[in-house]
Amino acid sequence: MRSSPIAGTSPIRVRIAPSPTGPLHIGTARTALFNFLFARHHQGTFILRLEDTDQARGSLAFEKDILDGLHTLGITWDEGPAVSGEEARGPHAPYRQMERLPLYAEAASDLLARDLVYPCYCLPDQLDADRKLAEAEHRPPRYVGRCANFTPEERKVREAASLAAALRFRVPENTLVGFDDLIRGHVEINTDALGGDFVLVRGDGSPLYHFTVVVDDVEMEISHVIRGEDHLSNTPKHILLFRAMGHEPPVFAHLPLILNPDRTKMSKRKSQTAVGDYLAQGFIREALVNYLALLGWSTGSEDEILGMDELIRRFDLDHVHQAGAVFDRERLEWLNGQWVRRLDPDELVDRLRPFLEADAVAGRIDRMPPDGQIRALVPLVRERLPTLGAITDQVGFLFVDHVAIDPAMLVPKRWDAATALDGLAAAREVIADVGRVSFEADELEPLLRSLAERRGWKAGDLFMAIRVAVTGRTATPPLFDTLVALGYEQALHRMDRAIGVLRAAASATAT
RNA sequence: GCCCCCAUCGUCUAGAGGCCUAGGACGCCACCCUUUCAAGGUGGAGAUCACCGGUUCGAAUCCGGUUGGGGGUACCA
Repeated sequence: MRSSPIAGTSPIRVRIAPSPTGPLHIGTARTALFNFLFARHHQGTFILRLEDTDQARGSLAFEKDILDGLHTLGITWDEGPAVSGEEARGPHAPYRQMERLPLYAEAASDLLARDLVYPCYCLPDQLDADRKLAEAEHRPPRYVGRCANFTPEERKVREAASLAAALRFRVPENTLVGFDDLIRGHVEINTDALGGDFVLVRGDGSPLYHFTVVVDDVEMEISHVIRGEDHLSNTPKHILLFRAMGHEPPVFAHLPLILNPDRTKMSKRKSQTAVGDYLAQGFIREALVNYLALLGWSTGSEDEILGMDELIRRFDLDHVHQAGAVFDRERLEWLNGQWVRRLDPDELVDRLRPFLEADAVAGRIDRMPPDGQIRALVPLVRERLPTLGAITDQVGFLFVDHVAIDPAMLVPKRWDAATALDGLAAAREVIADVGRVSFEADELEPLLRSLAERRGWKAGDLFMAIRVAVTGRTATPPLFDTLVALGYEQALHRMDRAIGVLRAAASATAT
């Protein structure tokens, strides 16, 4: 039973609230995308809030990775934190939780004044012992409430002993908390399953996730919380807090999880999870966005190549799935190829350049081709790039000073070494002749074909020998275009070298 | 353990009681195209709709149970 996608009449405000404890995760990107699409589709507001209260694990480098990654994917926010000189955007600034501490302190003292929350002096060791005991007795772990009913005097004694007090929220007993999830339908959880009174503020005064998320969602007037299903069981805690603070909870929508191949929650251990890594390998943003949108959502039709505008136009929450989806890299690669082929040629040059530059720096190629040369290669490579990073794999041989040639590969299956030598020498002369006038694919092909015909060779065999001679490989873009891309001088030079290699190998076997 | 969620080809999915002899896509296999590799085209294999029971003239679709899987259960987010 699903409620209408948009409950109430208040303006739509959604958020992505990443925690900078790691690089931008595929799952975070997908959640961000769904929130973004939902906001854009309904002319709502999309907010980025940094949940950086875990100072031990968080870092600025991760924060930058997350922001940059979202930006690269085209997931832009209407309200968000100050970044690198730029001021925070939006009426609810700041958007970084560590800069919002006074808000949490204020909310906490209010709850404390109303006795909805109480100081807890339990030590971590005690809590651990409680948990272990519960486990041994096969009881669900739950806070025993040791500090729940101290008198003011009892508290004073502990404070005098300068015991650090965490703040715990009083969870009502045996109460059903229900909500209508836009994706799951009606969900009901008994408060007894919540593990007892939970901590809102650490002993050192720093606020915890369950607390900050609610304070901020209230203050930022979030209308819809669209997040991963891993938060479903936590939702009653949040609802209790919303009510304690005198607010109706927002509408919830819990997305299915993205899964490892073994169907567990996608994790770094078992999958590549960093968006940056996919980008670095040459998956392009259009493909990533298209793929992520289709993980757990569908148009309801059979269309699947969808750009951002199209996604915004068609996105809705009621076509979101309930079951988790395995991340399938092969399908991503296919989609990436689809989008690479759709790129404007000049745009493709721009996107290819950084990959070639990186490979030049890494020494995988000896020189960086000028833009004109990359542009000329576009028709040859665009159908052969599952990722942009594959460019050097495809045509790197054009930009190296020496290609390593395996003499065995120079001899096609139907040929022997002598034929190969003969064929390469004859082809060398044909190529040399053509080049004296002009060096065009259209001219090379018929002449080399007729050479093969005259000598009774299969054209494919001759072409393969030449291919290996000039590229060192058996799989390349079309041969004649490749020869032209190589240039007359270089093509002849490589033919001569290959002939030399073959001769040397032949005499070595002879002796 | 307890609580919650989920369940259609290997994978992503279409499917809102008769349109389903369960459709599409990725991957796989063949063939066509072809100088190799791709791309493209055509075709194929691949799902007793997890299982059992019910409701109904009729169920992949509704209900109940079972099984299986996942998530949550922190002074992490």
